[in-house]
Amino acid sequence: MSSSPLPAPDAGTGPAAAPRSPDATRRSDRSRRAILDAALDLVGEVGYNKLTIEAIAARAGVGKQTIYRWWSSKAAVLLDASLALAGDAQPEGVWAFPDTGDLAADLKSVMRATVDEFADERYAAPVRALTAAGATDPELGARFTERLLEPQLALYEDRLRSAREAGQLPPDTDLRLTVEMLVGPLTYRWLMRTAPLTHAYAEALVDAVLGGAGAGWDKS
Amino acid sequence: MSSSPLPAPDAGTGPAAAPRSPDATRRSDRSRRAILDAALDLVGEVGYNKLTIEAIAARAGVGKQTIYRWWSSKAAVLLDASLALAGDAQPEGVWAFPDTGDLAADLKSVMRATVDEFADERYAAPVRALTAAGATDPELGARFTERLLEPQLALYEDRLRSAREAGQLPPDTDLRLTVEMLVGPLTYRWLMRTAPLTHAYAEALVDAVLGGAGAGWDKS
Amino acid sequence: MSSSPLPAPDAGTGPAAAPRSPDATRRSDRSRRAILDAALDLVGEVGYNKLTIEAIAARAGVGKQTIYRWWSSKAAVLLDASLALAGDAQPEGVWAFPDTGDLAADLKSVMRATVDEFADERYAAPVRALTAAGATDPELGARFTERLLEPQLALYEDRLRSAREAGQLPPDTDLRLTVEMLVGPLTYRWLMRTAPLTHAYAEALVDAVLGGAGAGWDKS
Amino acid sequence: MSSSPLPAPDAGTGPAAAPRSPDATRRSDRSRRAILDAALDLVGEVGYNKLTIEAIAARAGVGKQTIYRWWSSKAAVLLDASLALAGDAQPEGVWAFPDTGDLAADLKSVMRATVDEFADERYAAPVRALTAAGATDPELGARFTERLLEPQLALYEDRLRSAREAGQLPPDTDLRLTVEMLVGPLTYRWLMRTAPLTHAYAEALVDAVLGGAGAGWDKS
DNA sequence: GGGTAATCGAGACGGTACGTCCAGTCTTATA
DNA sequence: TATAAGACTGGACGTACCGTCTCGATTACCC
Repeated sequence: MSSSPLPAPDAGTGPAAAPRSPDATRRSDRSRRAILDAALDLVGEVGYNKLTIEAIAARAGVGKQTIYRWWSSKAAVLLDASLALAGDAQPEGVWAFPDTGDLAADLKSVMRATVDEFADERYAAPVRALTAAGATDPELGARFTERLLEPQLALYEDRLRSAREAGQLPPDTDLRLTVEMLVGPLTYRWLMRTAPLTHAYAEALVDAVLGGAGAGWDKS
Repeated sequence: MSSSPLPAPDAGTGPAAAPRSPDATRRSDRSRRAILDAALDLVGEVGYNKLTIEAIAARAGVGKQTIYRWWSSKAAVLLDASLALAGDAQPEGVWAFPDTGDLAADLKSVMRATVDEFADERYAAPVRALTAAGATDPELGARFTERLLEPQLALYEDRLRSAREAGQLPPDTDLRLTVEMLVGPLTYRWLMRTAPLTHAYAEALVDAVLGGAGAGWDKS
Repeated sequence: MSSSPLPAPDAGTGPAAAPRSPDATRRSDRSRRAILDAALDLVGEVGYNKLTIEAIAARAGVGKQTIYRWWSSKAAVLLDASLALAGDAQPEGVWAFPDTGDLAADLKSVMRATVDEFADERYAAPVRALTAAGATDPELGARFTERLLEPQLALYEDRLRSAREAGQLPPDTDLRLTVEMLVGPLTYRWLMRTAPLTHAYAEALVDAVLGGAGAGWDKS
Repeated sequence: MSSSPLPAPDAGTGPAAAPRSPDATRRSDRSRRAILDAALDLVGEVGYNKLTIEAIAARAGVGKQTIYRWWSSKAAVLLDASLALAGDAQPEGVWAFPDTGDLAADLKSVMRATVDEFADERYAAPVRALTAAGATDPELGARFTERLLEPQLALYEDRLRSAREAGQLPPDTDLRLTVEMLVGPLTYRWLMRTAPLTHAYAEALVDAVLGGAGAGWDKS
């Protein structure tokens, strides 16, 4: 866990505007990883609301200052931890969206995987926490969106674009809108817990988006 | 503001399972309203994260215990405050979904109004806060969903059902799925702030859902 | 326990100067006794510092207001409770100091009894508490001294006066001073716990005081 | 004020048996002195009963936790404050009891000074408060007795011993008893306020005690 | 014997302080 | 100079009681 060595320290999430930014070259990678791991463990154990910087420091065997030096809030720590987690899962950089030529199948495959991820609290807890925190804290939200969300949306968009170019979608298709029609309802159910999140749901959603709710009905 | 007199006290949000529940018949309506109003004011002024029970009590001119007696957390207060706010806006019970016979127009009208509500921070701040808090606290989330969200979704569903019965939608249309395809992307943009939330977006979304992204395209 | 029926309500201890004094003739003797008993029980169980009006009310099965109506503080309640306790022990009014003609023997007898009382926490706890509270609260202290202490000192003084008149003490003996030389050291040990309080100590004290007081007399 | 640098932290007064004791070597002497001074000032201003930890912290410009870290109660703070006060008055260690050869004169001189101290509320208020608190809280009482009271009693005892060795007191004189006959009545009047505390009273008391104790001796 | 005025049990109320937890800053000593 | 450790100021937490204030339900006196 906790992969790519020593990214730039927390650039922008915090309001702090550090009085004098620390020297990143002397940063202890050992501590950094320990902090990230501790944060992930703890958010799973006690939940985001009861997650404290002190507990992270204690669990990581690290001074509090070492956390404050490099991150501006527990949310920022958790964001980096989630990025590290995602990075570990896909070490060769960015994740590859399948492209078998069958758009519906590819989307279903990816969305089924997403459903599974959401069901795994180990992965879902920090993301849910970040989503919630980001909703309330615009600064964090922007960073979360930019670093975690957008890269994934872009993959969807790329796949849809390739489908549009292949003539599998109308040329005037609003790609962004379509992505959100896929991702929005899924995320909605996950966050709001209005109903269980299943593979069947994901597949029905893909079918509905690609087919259209009233598609061809009015026409006839 | 703060309408319907003395609903049952916080039934279920709190984990406390009160040692000895207070006597609701002797509850001070004056204090209850003051607390709800103060909570709404403050969440608008300082945001949810910096909202404190102490500040609410001070602003309302109330002892802290009077808040803890009737609510289990600041989130629970805010939920009741939002319900009161919604109740005041629509005193004659539940809001009426327009039904002009033109489904697309009706949906667009409602969703444009929703976009406007989301843009009004006075209304949006507490809802955003509750959504976030509910994502992290399942108990609160359930209550939030049940009391605020579901009633609204039901209205959408009713309207779609009436459309389906009128033959404007295919008879096998999954109403729930369709509702989520409308509400999900809108909520997603609002929460994640991935892109600005406009009337045009709402209308495009309605068209896409009713028409289908690739509707008729593949077919031909 | 809790004897003489319905004495005047708290005359003087409190700063309250009641807005409108209650009608003592309608006072519930049942409640009064229950309160006094509860206070004594509780002070024995939890100590004076953790004794609360609410606990007394709950234990006595009485509304808080019923206590506040008749007493001005927990100390005032405890003072009445102690008076009732003392009154019960000596129902026929004031206690009789022995007068066998042998001053030393009489004093030793009384002081041995006092040592025993001090050793009985049932009796000692409230008195110790009142002594302590009175030291800090002059108003209460005055009342405590006047109602509990002085009557006892007067008995000592009377006995010494009778001895002086019988020629067993020098005619210029300062009675008050002598009383305090007897009672002071005993109380000192009891309060300060500098050393154990024994019968032997009490007797040695009497001998030392009388040896001093009669010294010049014997000589001539 | 607030002299000797960094004595051991509150060893024994509290029931807490600290979960993990703080590192006394890193203690802030600045804060410690500020707390002690604030406590003394406040006890003089509002009295012991209305003295609060919060007020001490506020007056001292200190976090509450800093008080709770080093003391177990307001009484413990006040005890240290009194010790510091006493230590400041007599920096060269322990106070010297006069020994002019004239025992009665020496005792009178000291007891007159004690009467004056008791009359000075600046000094008397905390001592009175501690005496009262100690009467109710045995643990505190023991500490109070050991640290403040006994050292003074020992001085009396030493002076009396020297007098006994000089043949000014009978060789079988009970020194401890004699000390208590001097100190007990004085303290009794001071605590109980049964009568005014004057120089004349102190002198009469010394005469009475010495007249008694030395009576049979002088004769021969 | 019904009217009425007070006390009574109960407990909600506006407050104050409690003792605890953590945030974020600062200091000290290692390495 | 970055670190582990942890004391510091400060602020909010949730709880316990304070003393006051309604509420019916007795209860005792007066008409």
